[in-house]
Amino acid sequence: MKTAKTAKTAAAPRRRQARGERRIEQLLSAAAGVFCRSGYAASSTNAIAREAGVSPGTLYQFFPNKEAIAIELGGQLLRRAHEMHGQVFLPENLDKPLPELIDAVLDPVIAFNCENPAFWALMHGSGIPGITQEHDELHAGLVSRIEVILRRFRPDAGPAELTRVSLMILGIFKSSLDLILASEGAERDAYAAELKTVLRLYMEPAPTTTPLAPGHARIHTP
Amino acid sequence: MKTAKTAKTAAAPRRRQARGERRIEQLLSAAAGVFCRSGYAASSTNAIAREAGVSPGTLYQFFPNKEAIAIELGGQLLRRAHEMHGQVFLPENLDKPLPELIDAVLDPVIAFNCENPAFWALMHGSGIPGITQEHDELHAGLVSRIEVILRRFRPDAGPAELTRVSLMILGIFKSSLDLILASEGAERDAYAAELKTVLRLYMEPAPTTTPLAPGHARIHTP
Amino acid sequence: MKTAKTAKTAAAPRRRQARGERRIEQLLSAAAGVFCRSGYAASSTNAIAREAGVSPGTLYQFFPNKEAIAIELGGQLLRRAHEMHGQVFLPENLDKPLPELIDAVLDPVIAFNCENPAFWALMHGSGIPGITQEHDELHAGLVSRIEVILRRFRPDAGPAELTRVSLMILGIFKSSLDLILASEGAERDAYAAELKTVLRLYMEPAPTTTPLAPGHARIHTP
Amino acid sequence: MKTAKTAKTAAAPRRRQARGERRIEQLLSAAAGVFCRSGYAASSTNAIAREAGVSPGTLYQFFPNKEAIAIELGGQLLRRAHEMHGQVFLPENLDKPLPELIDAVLDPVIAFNCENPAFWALMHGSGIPGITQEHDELHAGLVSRIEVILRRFRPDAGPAELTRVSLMILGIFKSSLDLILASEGAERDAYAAELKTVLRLYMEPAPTTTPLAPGHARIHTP
DNA sequence: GATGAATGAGGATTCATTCAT
DNA sequence: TATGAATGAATCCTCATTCAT
Repeated sequence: MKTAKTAKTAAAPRRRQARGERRIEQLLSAAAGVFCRSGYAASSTNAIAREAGVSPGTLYQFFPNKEAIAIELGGQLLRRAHEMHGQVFLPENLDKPLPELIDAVLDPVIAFNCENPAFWALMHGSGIPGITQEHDELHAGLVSRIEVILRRFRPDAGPAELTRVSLMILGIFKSSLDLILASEGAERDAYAAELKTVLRLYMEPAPTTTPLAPGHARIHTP
Repeated sequence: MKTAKTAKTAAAPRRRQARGERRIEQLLSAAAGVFCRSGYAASSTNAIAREAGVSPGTLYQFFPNKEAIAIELGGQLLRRAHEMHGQVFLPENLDKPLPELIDAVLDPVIAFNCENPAFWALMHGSGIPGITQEHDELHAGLVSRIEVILRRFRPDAGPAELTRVSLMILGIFKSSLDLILASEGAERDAYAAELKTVLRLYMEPAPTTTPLAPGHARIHTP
Repeated sequence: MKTAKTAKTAAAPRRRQARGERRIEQLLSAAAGVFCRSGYAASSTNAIAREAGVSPGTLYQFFPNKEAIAIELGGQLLRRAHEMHGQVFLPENLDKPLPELIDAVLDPVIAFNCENPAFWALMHGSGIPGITQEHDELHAGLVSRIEVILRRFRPDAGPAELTRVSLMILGIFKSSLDLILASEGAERDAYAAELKTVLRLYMEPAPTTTPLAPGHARIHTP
Repeated sequence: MKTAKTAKTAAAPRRRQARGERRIEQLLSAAAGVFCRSGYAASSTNAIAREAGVSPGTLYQFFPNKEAIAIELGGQLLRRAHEMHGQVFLPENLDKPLPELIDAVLDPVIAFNCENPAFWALMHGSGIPGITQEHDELHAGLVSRIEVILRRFRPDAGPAELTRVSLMILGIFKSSLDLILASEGAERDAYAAELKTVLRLYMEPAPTTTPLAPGHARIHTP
């Protein structure tokens, strides 16, 4: 993938590669902005080049085609996402009680998405096989991680149900993310809190439902 | 739009327009399919015409441009949606206990969306001012209806919180809808049941949470 | 030309033909209006049909194509023009003194063009070989008629000069016609009078040009 | 329009834009030819590109649409025309006796139009608001300049008559221009001479009508 | 490496013309 | 015969991509 010039000489071209790397970052960052604003399909390479402040020719010096930009950008975001997931889905986190678990997982994930708003936008709408596949892998990975967590709270659930609930959780997360990304400051925090509430309620072992159980102080806000 | 001879005699111009009306439905249905698959922007009029089994010229006999197709389709769906909402958000429904209320509201709404899978796809991605505006109005209408319902279960919530929670509910609904639409048969029903569970848990008055309720037999309904 | 059903039966289809003739006139009149407003090339057959209050199919029942409409209309106007010219360029008119001659010729010609404003519009801009040819023939005919008149006032002019001056006269006539058609009432008459003045001055035998006639040595160069 | 980096350094961006500038001239020149031959409306951008020897895309690199080509071309011609008029309608010219005045004004104007045969073709038939407006302004300017000249020769004429005669003169000029442009060499000169003769006769103060000249009482009617 | 120009296939739209009813 | 629908080639224009400098 990339530009095929990965395995070249090492020492001399350093400076050149440095400039190139900068260009690539520049272009990817511009692409992220444009994709985010208009979606992948409606984003023209010329618009990306313009946003990056270079000529279209220059863009094609680093990427063979539009798809490659999305793939590289997607890959990069995906790598960071995986990395972040690796730091988040740790046994020490997953063993915590639910509220803390949720905080431990969601806070970094939300932060990541606020810093990389192009992530899901790109993952979703590209229609590029490569990306779609990687997205699906990421998705599957997330689902299975959620399943793992979930198993603790739903010991009797069958695998199908676990998957189903995990997909629901992921969906709830994504739709809440839209609201989070669309707001800022305290509002944003409030949405994050709502999301956590929903997930807590959804995941948490159902109260014994003792018909008259004399009271259940649900702490409603975080 | 059409032929301006709407208020004429009934019989004579009918036969002529019969074919046309059929074509229009055919085209709108084709457009719904194509929009649904590729999104509005990436859908070509030629593709729509092909899907409808007619030549591009025929399409333009009935619609002045691509936008008009989306507007007509959107308007039609919107009208049906409003109508459906009118029949669903009735006092007699809204006064029921939460589980029945959710059933009464969600079942028709889910059914509608299963029958018109293009609805949200179009509402979202068109970028057409007219549609976007109507979508926003619909959205606002739904939010305020949800707020009304919600007020019953959260008597102490301020207006900002009511709106926030309503938006969350709507988001949860939409993301679940994706899962519902992507599955079928029993699976589909299972997702619908999950959605109802989530909403019930989220909306229901917080149980007093006796810290000691030792067991958690949550009847995992569906 | 026409519709090829000229030599059909005579008695029975009379009524039918009558309706047909009416339709044809209706269409030609509509075409004249549309051509006049937008020029031949920019006029769509659909627009002509609409202006005539019929469907496009009906138009094609009487004319095989757009060109044929222009040809028929042009031919009709041309026929009337020729007829009018025949009544105007009579020896008894041409022998009059210049001012009366000009009146006798121009008045009907101007009147004709005011009644048929599509005439030159069509003649000019069609780009249709058939019409262009007929137009050229008409034009040539007019030129030679003007030459005939002119010879009386310019006995010494060679044939090339006669043709040249005749073309000038025709050009002056046409450009004045634009002004005449663009105005109405007294204004229109005033323009007609100006035109006559110009032509009189241009055609009339050069005043004896007494070389010293206090001031106006007109050298009729070329 | 172009690259917005007009005020940059001189050398570097020059070489790049040199080719572009040439292309633009090439395209405008091709457009002039095509417009001239077929009129604005009937000229296809593909035809212009073909005439310029480039692909349609190249045309659109420099002009956003067909109209812009006409506007740019029209503006360029208009600017040159205005410039030329400024050098022609000078007091020192306008005070000359009529024959010299006519020479001084017409010769450059005719020369300009021979070199820019697209001028009136474009001014007339574009239907583009911008151009039409500029054309009308040019037209009005010419008319008022002619009025100024005319006043000297028709001291008693009222303003309406002055305008009317000026419009006639402009019309005569334009129609003669067609003949001039359609011919070449000596023929062309001969037409120019005819035009001058007509205008001289039309503008020149009516000969004192010395009853002597046995016959040419010019009644300046209107 | 960078630039701006060049390319051409593809998409929206129009319109002369034909066809089924 | 009249109608309105159907057709498809031709237009304008865009954009991913390539090329010369």
